[in-house]
Amino acid sequence: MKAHRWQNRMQCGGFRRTHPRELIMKILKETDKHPSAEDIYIQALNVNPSIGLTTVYRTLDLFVQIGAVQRFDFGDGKARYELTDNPPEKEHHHHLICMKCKSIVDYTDFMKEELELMKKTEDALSTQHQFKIVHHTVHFYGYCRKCISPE
Amino acid sequence: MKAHRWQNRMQCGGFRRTHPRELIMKILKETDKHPSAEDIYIQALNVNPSIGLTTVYRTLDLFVQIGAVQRFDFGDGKARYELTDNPPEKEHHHHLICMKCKSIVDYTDFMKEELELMKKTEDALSTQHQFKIVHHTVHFYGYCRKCISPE
DNA sequence: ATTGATAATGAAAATCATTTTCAATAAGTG
DNA sequence: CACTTATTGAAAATGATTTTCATTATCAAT
Ligand SMILES: [Mn+2]
Ligand SMILES: [Mn+2]
Ligand SMILES: [Zn+2]
Ligand SMILES: [Zn+2]
Repeated sequence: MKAHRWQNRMQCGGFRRTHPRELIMKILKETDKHPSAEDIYIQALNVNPSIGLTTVYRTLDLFVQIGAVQRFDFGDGKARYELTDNPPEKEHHHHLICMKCKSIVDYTDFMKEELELMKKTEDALSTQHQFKIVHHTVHFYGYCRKCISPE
Repeated sequence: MKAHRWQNRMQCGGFRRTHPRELIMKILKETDKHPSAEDIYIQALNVNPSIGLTTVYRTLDLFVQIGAVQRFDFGDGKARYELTDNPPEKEHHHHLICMKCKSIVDYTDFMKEELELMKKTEDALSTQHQFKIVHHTVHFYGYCRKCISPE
């Protein structure tokens, strides 16, 4: 997502540019993690102590709607969010999830082959199952290095 | 999962064979859907009107633990469950999720190629990222035929 | 810059799925 | 049958997310 693309989309949708929205976008831009709504809220409080958790939820919903943000369910009971294409050179990727410490790792190795197959599968599924596919997720669950050999 | 395997596993774990557990397993065996805990609870009520929703949750947790059942988060806010290998010839598979009507479709076409690549990727990730991978999920999100062309 | 229409906000209450608590019950064992 | 203890169900608690509603901020038009 280019630097200002989300602002265009906001405007096109008739949405207003507000301080909470700018702040939440900034927080998302500056992290390489997969924060929950509350994680983001806590960050935001440092800058704007009067921001509401409700606003964080609403803003994230909005960002998801306009395609600026992706929401993930990694299975720990809370939704997690990640800016689409941030930084710009980081494209679509898949995830490794540690079942013990709940850490989440992006990986981009092997993505070329994977995405090729995903694309092929999407096409095939579209015709075989009459499904119009919009996006996909691939999650590998297991144990991270720290959790395999703690010392 | 062979017809009686889960009972062995239960016994080995020192778990008791109870009416609620038998009933919930039966319900899971007889569906080809991906029911939530409450879906299962409602089914169970027809047979045993005194069963508790709490028991359904606990039993599902147990089944997940012994590997008889898989839990999925498809993004609609509630966990969904599916018996492992049911029917026996249905092996590991991936999912199509309709973003409008929330219907979930198993697909097994193309699984050979997919699983081959997944296996390869798992191996590579294990070494590159020092991750011990236990399982994976692949979800395609989109719109089903009904939701594309309603009449 | 001022105004006005209304989109957005924050606090509190509500909702929804899931978990915890605890006293009563039922399963397995001898 | 009698005993031990895992399991159950009801009610209460929890935790994430949503709804409600009165107040505030944004933006386009003056
Ligand atoms: Mn990511
Ligand atoms: Mn399935
Ligand atoms: Zn870990
Ligand atoms: Zn549909």
